[in-house]
Amino acid sequence: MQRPPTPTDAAAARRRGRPRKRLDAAIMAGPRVVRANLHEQAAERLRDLIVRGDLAPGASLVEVELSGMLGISRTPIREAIKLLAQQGLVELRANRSPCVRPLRAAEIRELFEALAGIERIAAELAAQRITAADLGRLRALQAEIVREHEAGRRDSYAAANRTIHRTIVLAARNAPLAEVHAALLSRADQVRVFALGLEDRWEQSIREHQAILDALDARDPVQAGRLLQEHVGQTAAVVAASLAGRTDPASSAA
Amino acid sequence: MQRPPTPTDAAAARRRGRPRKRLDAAIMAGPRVVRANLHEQAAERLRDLIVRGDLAPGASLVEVELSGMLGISRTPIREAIKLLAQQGLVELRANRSPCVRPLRAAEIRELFEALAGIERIAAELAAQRITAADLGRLRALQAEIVREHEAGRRDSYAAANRTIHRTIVLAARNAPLAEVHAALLSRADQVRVFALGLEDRWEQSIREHQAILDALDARDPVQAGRLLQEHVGQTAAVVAASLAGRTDPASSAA
DNA sequence: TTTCTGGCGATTGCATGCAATTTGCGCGAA
DNA sequence: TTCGCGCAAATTGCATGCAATCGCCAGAAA
Repeated sequence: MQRPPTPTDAAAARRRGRPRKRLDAAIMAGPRVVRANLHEQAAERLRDLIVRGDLAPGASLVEVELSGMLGISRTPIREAIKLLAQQGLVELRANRSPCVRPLRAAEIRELFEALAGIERIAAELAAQRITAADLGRLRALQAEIVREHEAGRRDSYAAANRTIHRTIVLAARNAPLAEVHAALLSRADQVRVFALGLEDRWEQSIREHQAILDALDARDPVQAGRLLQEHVGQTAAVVAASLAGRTDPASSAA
Repeated sequence: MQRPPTPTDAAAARRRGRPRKRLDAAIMAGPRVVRANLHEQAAERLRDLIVRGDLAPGASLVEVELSGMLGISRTPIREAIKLLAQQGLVELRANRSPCVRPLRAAEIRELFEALAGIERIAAELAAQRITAADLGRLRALQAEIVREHEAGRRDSYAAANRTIHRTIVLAARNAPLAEVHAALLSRADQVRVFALGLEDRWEQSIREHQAILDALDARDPVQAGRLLQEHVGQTAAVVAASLAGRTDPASSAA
């Protein structure tokens, strides 16, 4: 009888499966993320499901369902949902199931406007602080994005694109700015999944990236900031146009 | 026998104390926040304690202690702490008590830098969208801040100052920007409590506010943005100078 | 036919129990 | 005296039980 793992099963498995008394060198050398708590793992998994569109905007998030789906109890699920709500991916409704934040036209406009502004600030700071290593990474990413564009690989293109923007923001060497950027970016990624016709802009987008890289290379804060803000603004315009075709402001999966 | 309320007492009281079946016009007209859940109330209360410095930076937040202090159980406390951690007011430590985020010099610099950048963006947008009502509110607040300065009332001055900044950001009519601003601002407020000598800058600060208001009134985005960013930068410099005198990067209450 | 009302099922919100992990401290050995 | 080891108390993290609340639907009244 195939049945989904219950929280109790999972708890027992977790307890049995961790005889780790001695943590030897091999474990120490491993990724440090394995120690992540259940609620963090749950948040990551849910964020992924939402951003990838597997959980459609407006879908209600029932605690016991997710609890069964992830094989953990309701408590860490609740904590994860609160986290995602704070990041704007989930909408809390008093005494009702929370839901994946619907895509409302006005909110999307504001979201990209805020993102563009924050990336401008980041670019201005990055232009002053960017290292040779950062620039090297950015050039490699730009080459990668060109390859993925030519191969027409939508997902890989999107991933590289995302990494370029993140790298620029991280080059600003400002942790609070990077955090707020990450929150807004995940929402923007969610929106992008439902936008069509973004591929039409790839070539133009690649040219804009190149100009931004040049400005960073030239250590020109004003130019880098201005170009990046306009670049995000262009993306926003295309996304908005794509989503404007929807009749329902809070629509479901494509 | 005086004893602190236990979660059970509080729960019983809450259940007994809500016979509200009919909600008449008077109740409907009241503040809608009374329906806030326990974890939200707890978060608000804790935020207040932290921002006001009653919970000193570095102080460890033990769940049962707070649970007893607020008269609720550990669950909503945990959720509130996760919320504040997301906002940067609390630092989570794996398998240890979370603590009030310590004040580290580098982080404070980054915090104000990010705040200045975000307020610049907000001011630029606000200059394009500000209404006559907004401007009226800002002028009233500016008058109030002058009064509080002349009276030497530190807390009232700080409150009015905070409201001015919030009003400008809200005038940008951008919800995501306002949210990230609120999170950074509460941390900045926490820092300010531990900074001395801010009063020396009051007169200069008032002049800067006036110039910013004039730029907003003139609907000049660039000027408003530039002035506000510089204004926050000045505040940051004073705060940093004040805190630089500390020997310990994570110090306790003044 | 439409609208209001009362009860029911579904679901959240909170409290609490239990196990694992960590830390602090005491004790013994060098 | 100091260092290391191990034990015990403290504390978190997760699971789960229970009650309150909400939305829905059936049924009655208009």
